[in-house]
Amino acid sequence: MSKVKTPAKTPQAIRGTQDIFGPDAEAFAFVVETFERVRKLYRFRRVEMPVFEKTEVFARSLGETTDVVSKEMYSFDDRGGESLTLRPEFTAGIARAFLTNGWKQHAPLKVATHGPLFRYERPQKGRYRQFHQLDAEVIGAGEPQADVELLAMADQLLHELSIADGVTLQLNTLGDGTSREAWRAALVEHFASVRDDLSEDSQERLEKNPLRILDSKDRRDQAHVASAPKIDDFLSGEAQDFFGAVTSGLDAAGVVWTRNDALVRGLDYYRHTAFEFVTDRLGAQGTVLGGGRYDGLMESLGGPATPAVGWAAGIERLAMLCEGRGAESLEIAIAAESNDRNADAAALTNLFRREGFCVELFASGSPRKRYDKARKAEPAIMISLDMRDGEATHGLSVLNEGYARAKKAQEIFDNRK
RNA sequence: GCGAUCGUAGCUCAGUUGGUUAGAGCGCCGGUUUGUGGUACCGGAGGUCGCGGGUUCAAACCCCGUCGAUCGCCCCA
Repeated sequence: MSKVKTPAKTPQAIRGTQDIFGPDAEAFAFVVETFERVRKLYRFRRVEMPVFEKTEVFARSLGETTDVVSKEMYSFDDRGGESLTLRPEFTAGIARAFLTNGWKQHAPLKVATHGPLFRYERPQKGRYRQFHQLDAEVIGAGEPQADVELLAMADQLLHELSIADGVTLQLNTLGDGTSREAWRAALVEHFASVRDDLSEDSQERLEKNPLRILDSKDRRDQAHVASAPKIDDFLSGEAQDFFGAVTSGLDAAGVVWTRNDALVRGLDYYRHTAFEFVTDRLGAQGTVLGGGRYDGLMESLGGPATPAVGWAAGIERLAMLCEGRGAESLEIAIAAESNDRNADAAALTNLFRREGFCVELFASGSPRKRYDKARKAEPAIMISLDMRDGEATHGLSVLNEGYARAKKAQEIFDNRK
């Protein structure tokens, strides 16, 4: 009919997802590649995990009342009516795999992975609904040396990313199960006695997650936080020894840290060591890597008591600190300044690539502008092929004096048939 | 989930107290210069002003809603 076709609207990307491209994508890849290299130095084995799990995997391990479980999970029923959830974190799924696959035979097991995670949150810079993390876990190791090795790896990663000087390691201990419960009870008592002075948020936290009051940013809470009972007064002898072994191990490894006795973890399964690498360069999303010991987690999934430590790091946040890193510079630009030389230029491009050079071919668009386009790509070496008065001409010029492989490139160019 | 700011070309942004056909720079495409040269000049394509309503003779501009981004809170890596 004469009815004008209704142009199909292009669907929008989902809120909180990102299409990463250009320098951001290069920085992202740089973070992942650096992690892969460092993780091998520490002999952490690579694992690949499903992106979704039965909902109970997360509900049981993270704690039903945590915000992550109660309002931030992407859960849905599959066609069989089973409740599944897009993973909001790595640890629970890895713990499940450890139990269901009998990985106990490999204990102590050091594993590393990375990939997308999903949380239904209000997006912000450095906070997305689909975001990406690096993850490292040591499962079946109850010794403080495991904590030290894991932290040393995190520290080395940040150094190799060249962002360590803007980031500080904050360290705390939550004690063993009984110390933690005693401390928690004392905190509840302390804050309940001044309940009406607390911020609304903290009054709510008093019910749901009293430890979290300690890192409240609200001024009204500060004084009461300062006078709150300290974990150190509730630590058992073993818990003290454990923390002491971790800190002296870090000192011996040359890992710089500061004690923050108000540092707690949001998830219920943590015990003993808790830590965060924090920067002030990312606004409210300052935690760049965080983790701790989760000795209670395996039991919550119905497995045997199994000690474990782990950390996760936000790739986007790390990548933002590595801005401009990771882009490979162009070694050779080849311009075909006449269409008659397109085939020669393509052959030459192939030749150099097979010799392991990073090459870009400029043989499209206006022949007169190809040279300029090639120059703008900022190659170390510029090669131009042209046709003058019926004669094939060619030229190679080294634009970057410091370029190490110039001689080899020249040889290949001179010896081409 | 709460509060605030913002949304104009591929990108960065102008656009007066509402007033003809919405602009610039960069980028892209083409042409001319130059002819071992990242030059200069000319031209071109590209916008339902995020989307939907409302007020008005008239809306990019004012009002409401909605979607999205950013910054805090919350949460967390």
